Amino acid sequence: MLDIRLFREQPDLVRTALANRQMDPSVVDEVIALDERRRTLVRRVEDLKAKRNAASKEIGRTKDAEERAKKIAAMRAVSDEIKQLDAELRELEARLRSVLATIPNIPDPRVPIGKDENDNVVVKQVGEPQEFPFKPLPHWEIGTKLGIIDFERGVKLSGTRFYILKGMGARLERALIAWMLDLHRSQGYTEIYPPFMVKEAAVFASGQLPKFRDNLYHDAEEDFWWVPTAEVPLTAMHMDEILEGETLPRYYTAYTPCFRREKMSAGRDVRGIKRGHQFDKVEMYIYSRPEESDAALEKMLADAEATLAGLGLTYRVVQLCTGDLGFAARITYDLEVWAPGLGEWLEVSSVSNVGDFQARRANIRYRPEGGGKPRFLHTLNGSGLGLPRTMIAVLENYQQADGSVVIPEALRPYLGGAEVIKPQ
RNA sequence: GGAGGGAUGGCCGAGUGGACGAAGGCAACGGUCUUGAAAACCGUAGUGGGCGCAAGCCCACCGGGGGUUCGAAUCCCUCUCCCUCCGCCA
Repeated sequence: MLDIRLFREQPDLVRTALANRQMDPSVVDEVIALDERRRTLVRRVEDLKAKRNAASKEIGRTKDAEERAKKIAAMRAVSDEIKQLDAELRELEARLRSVLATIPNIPDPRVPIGKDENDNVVVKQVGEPQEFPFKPLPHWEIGTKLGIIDFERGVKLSGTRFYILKGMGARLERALIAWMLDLHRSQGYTEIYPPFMVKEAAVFASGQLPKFRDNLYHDAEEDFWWVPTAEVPLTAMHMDEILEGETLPRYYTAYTPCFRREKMSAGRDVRGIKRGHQFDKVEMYIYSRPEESDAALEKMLADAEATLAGLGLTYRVVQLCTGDLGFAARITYDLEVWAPGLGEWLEVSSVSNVGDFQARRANIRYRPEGGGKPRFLHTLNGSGLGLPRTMIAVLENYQQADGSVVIPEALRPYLGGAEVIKPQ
């Protein structure tokens, strides 16, 4: 949610931001008009209320019955008008809120301007795509041959985009999760185990609603929404709170499954485990003072990179351009890992500073050290990492000519010391 | 799922239609006293919004939303959450 004052004081800033995001800037005028009408109404209704409050106090003091009746009669009309204006105001504010809720964050000035993902900028690359003495297989072939991924039974259970991990496949998934959580813990993050279903207000707070309603699963009878990312509970857990300044920055990490309908990607990436309706992810999240959020972004990016480096994988850092930036983000770096079997770079992490955008929606503030007015804080989120694509990278990069897969050293302690996955 | 009881400021807690933004206590902050501290005493204190250069004035907020009334913390409806008992259950 953007500060309404931006629309009053710097409307062109918002218009430019929307244009850079390839969106129609005309909503800005709608917001300004609604805001002006709102303020006019507020003034009128508050004047009337002040009048009514004064008169009511007087009525309370008036002893004479006839005098009293007269005053009450006079106030009845005022009260009716207030009622009517209040209703009008309520409706107006609801409309203003709902329009505001659909407007994305303003990109950081450092974000390159561009149309779509083709204009993203590769910031750096670590490692080189590995040369194989044989033709590297895609992970679905490796996984099926090893007997650790069972697509047919996943589909039998739940339909397309589902699969079963079995034996060393399931254990590898669990090892990756545990290793990542331990890594982030050592980087200073506090581990959180949140609910996987949350209220609508929680999904709104992080900005997934109302815009991405079609991509979310929710219970038909009750107010339960399946989390599409741990970012949702990690944002909403501090909803409506004022945090003490000295407790910032706060670093959190959480593992959750993520549930997405993928309506917008219908027909894309249906092969393998690249894009499922349910996938695991380990997330990092930071609550920071505004002046420290730039530094927090650097730290989070480095922490995410450490996972890929720790697994010995080749990756690159890509800065998203304005046209490809997520709804809530101000600035985002994607981490892409090389998958030799697929022959492509896979997005495994997205690290963003959203500024005070989510904090405004979720009403999360902090009280500066030494007192003073509560201020909105900044939040940052980053995957560290998405599990299926990390799994793809591990399987495809560590595959051997004989069909086995060598287990990255970092994960071996989590797998009883096993060094290689052989057909089972 | 059934029956009952609750939700008031940072915390505890009073308040069942009229000077209540809310008694009292604790905690906090400032001050007086003191060599210093404690105690005691005095004082200040919430959030959001509107108007204003500002001082300040006004409006709203007693779990959320709606209603009754000239006037609601107080009455009515509704939702959420918490507690107790019963039932069911991994």
